[in-house]
Amino acid sequence: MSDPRRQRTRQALLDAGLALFAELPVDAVAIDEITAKAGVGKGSFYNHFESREAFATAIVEDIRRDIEAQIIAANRDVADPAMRVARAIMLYANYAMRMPQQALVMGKADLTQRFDHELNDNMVADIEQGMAEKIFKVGSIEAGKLFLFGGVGMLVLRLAREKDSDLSREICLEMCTLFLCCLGIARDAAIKLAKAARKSQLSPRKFVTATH
Amino acid sequence: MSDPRRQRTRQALLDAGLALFAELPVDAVAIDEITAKAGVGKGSFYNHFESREAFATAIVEDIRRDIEAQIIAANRDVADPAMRVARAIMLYANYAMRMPQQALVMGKADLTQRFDHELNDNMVADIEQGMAEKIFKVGSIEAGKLFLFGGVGMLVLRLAREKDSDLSREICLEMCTLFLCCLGIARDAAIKLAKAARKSQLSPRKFVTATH
DNA sequence: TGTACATCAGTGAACGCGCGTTCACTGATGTAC
DNA sequence: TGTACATCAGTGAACGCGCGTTCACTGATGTAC
Repeated sequence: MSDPRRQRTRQALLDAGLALFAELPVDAVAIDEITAKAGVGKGSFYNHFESREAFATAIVEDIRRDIEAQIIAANRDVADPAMRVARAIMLYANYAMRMPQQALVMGKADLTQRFDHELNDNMVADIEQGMAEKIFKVGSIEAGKLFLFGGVGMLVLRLAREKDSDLSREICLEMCTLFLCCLGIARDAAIKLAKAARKSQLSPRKFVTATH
Repeated sequence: MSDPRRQRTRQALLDAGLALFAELPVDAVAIDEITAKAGVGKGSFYNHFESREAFATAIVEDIRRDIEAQIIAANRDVADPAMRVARAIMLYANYAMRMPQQALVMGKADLTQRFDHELNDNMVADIEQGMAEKIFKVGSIEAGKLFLFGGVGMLVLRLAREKDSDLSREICLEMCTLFLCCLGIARDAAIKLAKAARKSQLSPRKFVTATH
């Protein structure tokens, strides 16, 4: 029942898939390549995943859930909508720096699906809350969502490829600042919020989510 | 030499490719489908295009050149960087509303290539100009580029699918406003610029670029 | 203008590769006694 | 603890479909005289 081989094989496949999907267009990755990289027989693939598509979805969903859990945990005790948004952006960006493969996979994931994630729902709720509290000043939430999801999507792709981590940190701070400016926060206040959000990332992590 | 069949066949293939690439993931479009939709024999495809890839590139490049030419023409006599940026965004958005298929193709085009287009170079130059003139206030141009290309990419995908054109116009205006706010323009001034830029789209077009 | 010829676009059958998926078999792991 | 058995993960050869690409042939178009 708890055959350890099963977990090992499954994880080897997921690891290989992550590496390949990060490097190549999703459709360009053959199952032969995945099983070869994982060091398992081709047939094993179908012991674990129903199809290529299900496999890709499993990888993306694992990552998404991981990030979502981290953001929820990080914002657990934060009430200010501006700070919540800032922390969410900085956390996602930080994750992308630490986990470039995961970031590339997320960044390449189907754009049209970006609107449907709970992760997004949380951020949208924060923005709506900020609008209700008059902290944010925007005409409608729709354009803000497009900027946020588009901009952050580009950001994680950019960070995943950037070797200069000082430059990366700089870009993250500015992205966070710009988005808060978008929402009507004054630039000085936005910079302060972004820096505070970044600082919170540096403190020891309370929650380490397991990949396996 | 000027065999009219050649042009007709080529255009039929491009039209069919556009419709299919707009509807499906690029890799999911078979050459059989393209030639069937175009109403030509399968072999004709290779009389006109070296390969599948070359075909897809030709379609994307045609669209990109079209938009680029329109933006350059629209900004020919405009000096103010903020206005140039606003007009470029509004024009692209307007194009997406009028030409949803083209917008979908552009929106889905390889994200990692978005940085390498001349189209982008022009907008980046405008932003740098605005920074030099102290009209824009941002820490660095990098984050602005990410928001711009990411946000506008999401915008055109959104517009291409939105049937309600009043809502579309609303979203465009707000996107343009938010981006100008990002760059440090006060919200009231940003709204005025965006509205002025939109108005300029409505005047009779001087340059109608041919698709064929 | 009419005719004969050259050129080249169009055609679709045929080829062959790559790859997703299946399956019969092997052997490792867990369990009952 | 030891043995016999059941279960199920692992394996890779084999299958077959889909699709990109080729090619020999047809016939339309343009041109020379």
